[in-house]
Amino acid sequence: MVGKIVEVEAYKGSDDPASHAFRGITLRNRPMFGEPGHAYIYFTYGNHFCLNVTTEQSGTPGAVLIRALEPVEGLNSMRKLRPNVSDLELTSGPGKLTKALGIDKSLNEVDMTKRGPLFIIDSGSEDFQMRCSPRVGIRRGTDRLWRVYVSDNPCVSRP
DNA sequence: TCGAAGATTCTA
DNA sequence: AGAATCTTCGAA
Repeated sequence: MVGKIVEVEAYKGSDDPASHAFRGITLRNRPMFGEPGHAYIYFTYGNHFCLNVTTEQSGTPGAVLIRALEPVEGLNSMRKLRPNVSDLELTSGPGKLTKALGIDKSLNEVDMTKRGPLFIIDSGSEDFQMRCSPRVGIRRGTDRLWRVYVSDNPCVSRP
């Protein structure tokens, strides 16, 4: 299955009250302190997984939450995992895309810079416009415009 | 050891 | 608007 990333949010460490890493390293957020380019996957609200990619050098917490994808390939597999929704809504949210791609904690900490069960590649030059906004679903740190999404893409969450 | 909150989604 | 649903964290 393949999807184009169309919406992300940035999370940092001790200076970011919305981040899991705000209060230091714990069992759950340990991947955020590890090597860059690896997956940080956590379970929330008793229902959903969320997928992040670590960004900072080892020892410095930082990650990017993948909030939405545009389905590109393997649509049939995604439809099986998420029945009763339109194609546009298959991956239009952080919990939705993990379900549509079958992502769970077994993929935690995999290296997403190398080909493997889960990885990210550069699709080359694409023509699109980016926008920023406050992050979604948090109570603190809402003053930071660290949600970045592709303008006019119907697959971004909460239009 | 226990209680509260949560980087959400679906249904009424 | 509200429930579902369970893990994680921090305080007691």
